[in-house]
Order: sequence, then C-alpha cells, then structure tokens
Amino acid sequence: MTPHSNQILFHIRKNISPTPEEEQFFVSLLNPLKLRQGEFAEIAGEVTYNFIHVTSGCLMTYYTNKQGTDQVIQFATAGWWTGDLHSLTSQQPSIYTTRALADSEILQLPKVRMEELLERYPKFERYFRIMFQNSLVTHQNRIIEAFTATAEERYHNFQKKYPQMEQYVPLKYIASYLGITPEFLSKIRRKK
Amino acid sequence: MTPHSNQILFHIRKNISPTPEEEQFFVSLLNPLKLRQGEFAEIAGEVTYNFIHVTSGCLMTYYTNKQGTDQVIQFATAGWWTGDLHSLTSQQPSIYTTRALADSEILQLPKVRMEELLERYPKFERYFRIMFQNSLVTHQNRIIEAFTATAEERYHNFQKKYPQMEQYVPLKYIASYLGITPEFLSKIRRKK
DNA sequence: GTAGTGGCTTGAACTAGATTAAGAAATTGA
DNA sequence: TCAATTTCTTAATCTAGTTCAAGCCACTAC
Repeated sequence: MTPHSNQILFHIRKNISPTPEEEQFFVSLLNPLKLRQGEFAEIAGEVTYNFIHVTSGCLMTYYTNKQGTDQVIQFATAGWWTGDLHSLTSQQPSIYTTRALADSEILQLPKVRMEELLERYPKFERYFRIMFQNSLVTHQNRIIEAFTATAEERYHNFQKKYPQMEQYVPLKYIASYLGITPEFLSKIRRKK
Repeated sequence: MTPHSNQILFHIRKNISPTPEEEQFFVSLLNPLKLRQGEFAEIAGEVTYNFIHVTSGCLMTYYTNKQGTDQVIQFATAGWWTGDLHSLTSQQPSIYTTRALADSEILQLPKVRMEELLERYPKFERYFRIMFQNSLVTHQNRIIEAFTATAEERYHNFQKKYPQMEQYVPLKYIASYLGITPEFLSKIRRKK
C-alpha cells in the first residue's frame, strides 16, 4: 500500500465500506506515476484509456479539433479524478490529451482494470456511480454558465473556484478554459 | 407491471440481470404519470426530487436565473432519463423546471425511492453508474460544442441529433437550448 | 366580425468578443 | 551575456450575435 493511495482510499471509505481484501485488490490495479511539468499522463507507447486520480499537483485535459486548436475541458487538482470518458465508453481512440501543469503524482486506473474491479467487486459500482453523479452536476453547471454568463463573469467565477490556479497556470490555458482568446482575457484582467 | 415499465425494464436487463423479485420491487417504486402538453413533471404540492424516465412524448428541462430568463438545458424524448441532479445531490431546492412539450407518459423515481432501491438491491448501482457515465459523455460533448462551434454549426448539429424535434417544439426553446436569441435563430434558418 | 394573444420574422443600431499585428516582459539556452 | 522563443499586453479593426422595435400570421375569444 503506497503512501500515494491513502488519499484515494479515504474517499472510497467515505462512500463504501470495502474489506481489507477489496482495498488491496483495488490498490493493486492502480498504476502510480510521477509526472514532471508538461508531461503527458498516458503510459508511453501503450494505447490504453485511463482514469486518472490526481494525488498532488495539477493536470489539465484538453481537446484538439480538426483545425488544430485546443480547447481546455478541465483542470484537475489534488483529490480529483480526470480522464477520457468518451473513449472509455465508445472504444474510439482518445480525442483528449491530459498533461501536467505542475509536477504531479497521479494514479492511473486503466479501463480494463476498472472493468476487472467492477466484475470482481461490484461494491465499487457505488463509488463510481457517486463520482459520475457529482461530476455530472459540475458539468451541468458549466453548461449553464457557458450559455448564460459573460466572459467576465465566467472569469470571476473561475477565480473563486480555483483561487490559486492563476498563479501557476499559463493564462492562455485559462482563456481556453473560459472559451475566450488570451487577448480578451488580458482586457478583462486590466479592468480590475 | 404496467405496460409503461416494459421499455425501461428492457434497458435495465441489458445492463444488469435482475431477478423477477428485484424487477418487481423496482417497478413498484416508479410513479407512472400522464402529462398533457405544457404540464410540469413534478408531483403537485409535493416538494420532492425525481428522476424522470420518458416513456413517450417529449420533455424539456430548463433553468431560470435571477433575471428571470430561462435557459433550456436538455430535451428528453422517449427512452431518456432526465431530472434534477443538482438538487438530488445537494439537498437544495430545485433550480430546474421540467415540462412536457407534447403529451407524454413518464415514470417518476423520487429521490428517496432511488435510495431505497440502491440500499436494498445494490445491483442497481451498476445501472445508474452506466447511465451517469453515458450522460457525462453527452455533457462533455455539449461543453466542447458550446465553446468551439458557431451558432450555425450548433443549429445544424441539433437538427441531426433531433431530426423531428423542430416540428413540434417552439423555436424559442430551440434557440434557448442553442444559447442564442430567437431572432438570430430566425436569421440562421432563413439562410438555408 | 375584430380585438386580443403568442410565435415567428425582418431590419437597423449596437456590443461583446475575435482577429490581426505589434511590442513588452519573462524564460530558456548556448 | 545576448539571442531566441514563449507569454502577456495593447490597440485598431472587424464580425457574430444581441437588442429594440415593428410587422406578420395563426389561433382563440368575445
């Protein structure tokens, strides 16, 4: 049981009550990894789809469209899960990229391992059900915000939600997350 | 076992294999309801939060902000689940409203009933986990679309996704779903 | 009949935010 | 140290989409 896995076990115990055996099996499926700033969260050379639990540091997930422009989907700081649900579900090659914004420690849970886990210990279904349910609330809020708030409001909400993020994330990624150009973010920031 | 519940049981059997007893218990928790066009999907006078399965017809869920403007979050046609995840999760009063766009048949699953179900038959966790997971993919795609596509592209994507919807949903709701004004939707439609 | 009422369109004036292009500031690197 | 590259800012111009105001059409009600 790596020190890495303490944090995630804490969360799991809050939602389900796994036996030591179940916990141990779960942890054995996790692939602990240290990432340097800028590194990608995929296993080099392996085409596999992962859930990623951020133990420390900060990751961002972005989508690259046909024109080659990036759209930042989410930031994930310590304690968060991230990953490519689309390819997890559809078996299509990933359309997202996940990178470390700072030196980070992560736990990968490859798709096939997750399936093994749920097959063997269905009790974990509950954990992921709750996780997805919460994530859905976040996503719904983001959709509402995208459609109803101005860029300036979205920026201020972002500052509230991620207070320290602005200091160590390049502004262009924040602009992308907010759905605006870096130039316009500059203009908003100057105002205040 | 109402004829209503055949459709939903079909979906459930695809994902989990419930015993007749489990199925019967599940169905007993559902509250079948017929809605006339324009009616709300909540139980009158009761402050409760529901999941809603649409058996036939079409519902829409919208959010009303402080300024009193509505933002349509989603349409749900036959076979879909909808509902207010936010209040399901947070215990806050609902910020969403769900209404029938056409005469519809629905199955309500009140929050407390869902909890009973999962308590008694954890097997159903899997069903909801998969449901939320799929829903999350849809939401992620909608976020990407909101930030990267123009109003015109979003409109054409909408037409592909809901081919017959335009005929029986007032255009102003479609405009709201697309995040634009009815006037601008008019302009887009004229072009073609 | 004709006086509402709600959904849809049209057009003119306006604005939030994009684009382009340039320069300043900070990082990197030999 | 100085060039090179990347990040951030500023300002001018442009455009996708809004706002406002009016008119049209279909439907209902008296």
